[in-house]
Amino acid sequence: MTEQETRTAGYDVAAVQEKWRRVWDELNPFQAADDGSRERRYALTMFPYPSGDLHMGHAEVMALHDVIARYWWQRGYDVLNPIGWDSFGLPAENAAIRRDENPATYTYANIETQAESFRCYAVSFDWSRRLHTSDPEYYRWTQWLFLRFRERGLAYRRFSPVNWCPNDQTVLANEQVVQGMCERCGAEVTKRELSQWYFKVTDYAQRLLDDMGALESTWPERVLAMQRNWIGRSEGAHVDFVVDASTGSGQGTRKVTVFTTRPDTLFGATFFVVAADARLADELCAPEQRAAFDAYLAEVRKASDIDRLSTERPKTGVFLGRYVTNPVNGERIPVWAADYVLADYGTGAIMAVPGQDQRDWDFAERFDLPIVRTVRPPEGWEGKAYVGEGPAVNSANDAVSLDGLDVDEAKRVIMDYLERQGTGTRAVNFRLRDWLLSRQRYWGCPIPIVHCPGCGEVPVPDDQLPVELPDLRGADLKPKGTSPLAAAEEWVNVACPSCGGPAKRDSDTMDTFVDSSWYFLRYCSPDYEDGPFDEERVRDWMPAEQYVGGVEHAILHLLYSRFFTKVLHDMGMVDFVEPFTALLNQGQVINQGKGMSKSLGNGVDLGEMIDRYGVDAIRLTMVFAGPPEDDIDWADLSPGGALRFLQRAWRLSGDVTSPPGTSPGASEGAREGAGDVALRKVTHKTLHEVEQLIESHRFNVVVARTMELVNATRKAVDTGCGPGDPAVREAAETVAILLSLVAPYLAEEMWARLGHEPTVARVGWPAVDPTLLVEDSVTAVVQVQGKLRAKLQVGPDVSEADLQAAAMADPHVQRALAGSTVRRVIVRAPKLVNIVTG
RNA sequence: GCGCCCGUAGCCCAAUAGGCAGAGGCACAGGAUUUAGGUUCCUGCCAGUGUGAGUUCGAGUCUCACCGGGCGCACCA
Repeated sequence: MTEQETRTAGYDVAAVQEKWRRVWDELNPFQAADDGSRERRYALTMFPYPSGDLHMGHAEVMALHDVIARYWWQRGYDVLNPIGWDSFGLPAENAAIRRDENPATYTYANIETQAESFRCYAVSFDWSRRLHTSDPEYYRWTQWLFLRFRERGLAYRRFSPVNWCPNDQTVLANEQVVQGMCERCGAEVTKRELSQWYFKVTDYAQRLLDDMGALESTWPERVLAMQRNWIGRSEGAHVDFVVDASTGSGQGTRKVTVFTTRPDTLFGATFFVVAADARLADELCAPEQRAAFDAYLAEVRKASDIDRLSTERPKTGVFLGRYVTNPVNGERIPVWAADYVLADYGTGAIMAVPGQDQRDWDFAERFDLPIVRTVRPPEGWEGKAYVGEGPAVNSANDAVSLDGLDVDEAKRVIMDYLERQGTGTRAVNFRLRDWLLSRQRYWGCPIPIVHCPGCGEVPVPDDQLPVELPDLRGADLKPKGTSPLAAAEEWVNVACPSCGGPAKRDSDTMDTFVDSSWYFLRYCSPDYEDGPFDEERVRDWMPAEQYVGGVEHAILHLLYSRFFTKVLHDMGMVDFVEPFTALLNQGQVINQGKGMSKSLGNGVDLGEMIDRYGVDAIRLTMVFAGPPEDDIDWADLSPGGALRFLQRAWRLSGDVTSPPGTSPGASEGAREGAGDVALRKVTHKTLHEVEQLIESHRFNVVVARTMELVNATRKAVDTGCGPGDPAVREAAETVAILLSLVAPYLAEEMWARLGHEPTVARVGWPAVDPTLLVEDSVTAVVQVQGKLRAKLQVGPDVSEADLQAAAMADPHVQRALAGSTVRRVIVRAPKLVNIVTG
């Protein structure tokens, strides 16, 4: 092959990948030293779920994440970049039922496939720390944490209505119900009454909210907004209403409490509504209304959440035959049950103020209930309920008057009054509910509790952990509405750890989000046997400096992980309260404007793409596509173009004729002041800019700058200083280092052709020579009335006076100024002069 | 309904602290190289920044309204 042919043929992508993988396996360049010799940085990416092989989404997130991790390595940090698998979960279980095997078979086979793909994809993971949440060595500690949470009163069991997915045959957390549907399978979620385990995340609602302040500039605004929304803090009051004794059960007075954000409207509360499906409704129902109530409740139960969520639906309800007394005006107001009031928000009961709330207005209209306005609507108000600002009206009794006060004042006055009277208190309410963690499925972490007829709930002693899953397979795993574990007689029947008598294990497993709420801590000491993690190692590495992953976890995984971290902080196990200092949400990879899906037939196979273009070109395509947080449409991209660019870069490494070590940047053997200055300036400017671009996550621009450097070097070789100039070597070596962040195989190949030993990934970031960043001259723009009239070449440190003088003297400017008087001159040396005429 | 984000060439995207709208790429066209295709090299092509106002010496960038697109929440009292 002649040299000409070599140049045009390009490099053999597959052979290069094969070659360097072996070398890297040998060198193991990305294992964290973890010895304190260098500053530590923790680069974390959301660990994958092992379903099938990697797809385009993985390719994108890993390409982006790896730019950061590899950059940190080059900058000389000790980087922790671990990988593991979130390996419990339903898909493996469903596959096992179909294949008549244990879910572990499918799970661990997929993990091997994905691990192999990650290696091929050349992500700079530290493979020595690999973990799987379904390993007993891991879930032992998930169980241990559960028991510690329980000891602190943060894990408890409660019998109450829960979300039930009829398809997956298990309960779901609120966070897993999206628009009334199961987040996983899309089935309509129904309600069931079950005894289930919960984490008391509500105890941390305020702190989850408050600590977001520290994340303000480093987390995406929308994720913070979503979490705030989800936590849903509202300030208001609890107000007590006394149940009318004349119709009551006779013994003493009973109070019912409501939560309201508008205590100022209390004088307008003309009726009272209890959530139909709340126990309170049942308790308050008078005997003569029992039949009507039961019939109504049956109707409500039939309606799905989807129907209930529709605000268009006419209001329904039933009178309970009971009255309560409005604490401020002594009015007896009727108690209704309705489904527009939610059983699990606030107290499950509201004071209805139709004058100031549209829902209450609709209900009042429907059932002909009285309406009293307590805020005067503006002149010409045509609407119904008025929720805006205005003076209070109709709001006075013998002891207190709100009339004339604005909403905030009225709230303050009425609350002072209620608190004096002992009929109400200021209160904060959250939308956030406790996290339901039980699941009636097999392939999850067993709950380490034994139910004993004598002793009740008994925790499995720490030294008996883990409670391992029994080996069930195939039909034994079929969902039956109770956990498959309940039917595993040998497993479920145990001696009570407390009294030794016959008892049964808790047969539910934990939500897989429990597993993933602490995995990032385990990475710091994955083989630690005296606890979930080595606290010292965690102090060294955590919080994770950069977390990269999809926005789909904005309020699931991320909220739960924040909660876990705060609990561990309170337990004294970690010294920080937020686990992830910065968060980057990559966009989705779509195709032709739509998400890839089997039904649309627009899926793109990652393996095929890699076969065709190679790993480097795919990674480069992902990184170059656009800002990392934007969706990228595969149809808009050109992996072929990426490959062509890589070949251009590669050819540079073959063109360099100077020997290794002669780059002007190299400290030894380099001659001071050698090398084409123009090219050196491009090289150093590129390096300098790239540093800033990576810090601000503008990776697409990093690629663009690298392309410019390649173009400039090409020009220097062909028509400039020639291939032997030291500046050309410096430029080519810089290109290799820049590309080591994105295209590791090609970069390594270039590095070798430039006469160096592997690995380019760890050679270190070149020092930028500040003298090369200074321009000899800059272009100053001269505007007259904002219009461009002249361009001047001036020194970068030209004085304002000199620049102004030069501008005024320019013939083009003179012409533009002819006949007019200069009123003002704005000088922004060295870039601009703007002359304003009168 | 409430809240947030985004509109720059045919397409994807750049443009510190408001200061020459175009860095990079895709596509397309022409030329050179090539037996041809492909490759490679060179050249060209195209917008005045969704619309309208405002602030300013100066606005893609700041403010307001509207149009268009996307996302989140939504009977949460």
